[in-house]
Amino acid sequence: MRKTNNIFALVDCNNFYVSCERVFDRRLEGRPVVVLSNNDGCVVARSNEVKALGVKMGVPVFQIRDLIEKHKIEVYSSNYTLYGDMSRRVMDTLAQFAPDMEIYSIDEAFLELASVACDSPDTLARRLQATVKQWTGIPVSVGMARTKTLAKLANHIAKKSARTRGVLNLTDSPWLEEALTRTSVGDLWGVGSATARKINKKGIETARHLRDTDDGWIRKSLGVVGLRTVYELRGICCYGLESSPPAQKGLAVTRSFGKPVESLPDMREAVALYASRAGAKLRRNRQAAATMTVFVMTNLFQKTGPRHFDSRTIEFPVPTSDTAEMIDYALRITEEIFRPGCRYKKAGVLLEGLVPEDNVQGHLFDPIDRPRSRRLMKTLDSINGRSPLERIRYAATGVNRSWQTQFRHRSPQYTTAWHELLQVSSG
DNA sequence: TCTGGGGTCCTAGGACCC
DNA sequence: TCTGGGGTCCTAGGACCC
Repeated sequence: MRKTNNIFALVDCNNFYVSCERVFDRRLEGRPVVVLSNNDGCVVARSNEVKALGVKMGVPVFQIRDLIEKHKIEVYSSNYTLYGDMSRRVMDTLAQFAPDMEIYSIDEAFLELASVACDSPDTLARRLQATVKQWTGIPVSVGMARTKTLAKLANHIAKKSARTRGVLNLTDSPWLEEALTRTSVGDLWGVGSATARKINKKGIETARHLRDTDDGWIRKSLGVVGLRTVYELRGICCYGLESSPPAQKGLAVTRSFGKPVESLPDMREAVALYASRAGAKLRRNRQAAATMTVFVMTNLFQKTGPRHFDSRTIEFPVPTSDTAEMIDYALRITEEIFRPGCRYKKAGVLLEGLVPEDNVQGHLFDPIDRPRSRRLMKTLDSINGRSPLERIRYAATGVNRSWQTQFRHRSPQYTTAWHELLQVSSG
């Protein structure tokens, strides 16, 4: 940990999911738009017009029904196939500007600019912003600083302050002090609501005040994580660029049901489907899992009726990525934990102890013919591709799927399905 | 009356992120 | 009536051992 000459740029897509929808429907420009979470449950993306109406991130849709009606807010279900594809296009564009890049999330990337030959980081950022807009249609903001935490902070201000036109460089900047003064601790990267409360209780409100607080109290009350954040505010780099992310450790497929599941056959279908999706993800990562957990739960918000949560974890005889084997174990667990008379709201399959696929230790009494299973899975995956529409699937995953998660306002898969391509007509 | 101490490993749960 | 999903890391505390 030391002061360095890094220049971190955080590039963040503005209201990403909303912007994706706008690219393909110009009618949405300037209008209030929200995108909902799975099952059309919560608001997960808001256009500026909606933010101005005071709609908070994560609110349940049913709480803002009146507002939607009154302001004619356009409502979209989430379309992850579309957003994932748009994300890839944005990232590909960014990669042309800086060789050292970390894709931090679906809509954010850190770039290292100190090693990039250019007139100034600011000019580069402007050019990058314009190029991404031109090539993908997505508006982005750029924050630059000596550490990732400060770059995040810069980006936050760039987004909110019209004067910046979406680019703010706080590298050795006279504005840094003011930026820190204007930022509340709760808006810092790494400071969530619990930590913010703790800090506020001590009488500290601003990022600047937090930066100037003594290490002893920080370490004792906020742990090493808090201390790192404070160092980063001082310009001491604790988080480097992770251009090649370490292998994933766990993986999950969990979903809320479109309507409550009350029968064991329905629950078996759902869990089998989640297990098969988990298997496909696992193989895409070229990994195998040592353990599997299955859980079922009723609605936690529900006051009446029986409440039930249960889960079981099993260890596979040999780490596996075989869908049939995973479904088999998943169903056994389901039989064990399912309780008749409960209205289940959600279930999930979690895989842990992930190891590289070709690194699996064999087992003398392994009941499964591994080479054969590998070939079968490979064939299955090549037929199904990455499409969420599974052409070939296990019968156990159901046909009607009456319990399936709802998406009542989904936009077309403009970029990934031939039959849903945007049509352009003249005249 | 007075009941060690310190190390390691593992796990569950909390906090955070988007 | 209606409240998402998928990750990471850290820490406290228990089990176990000598």
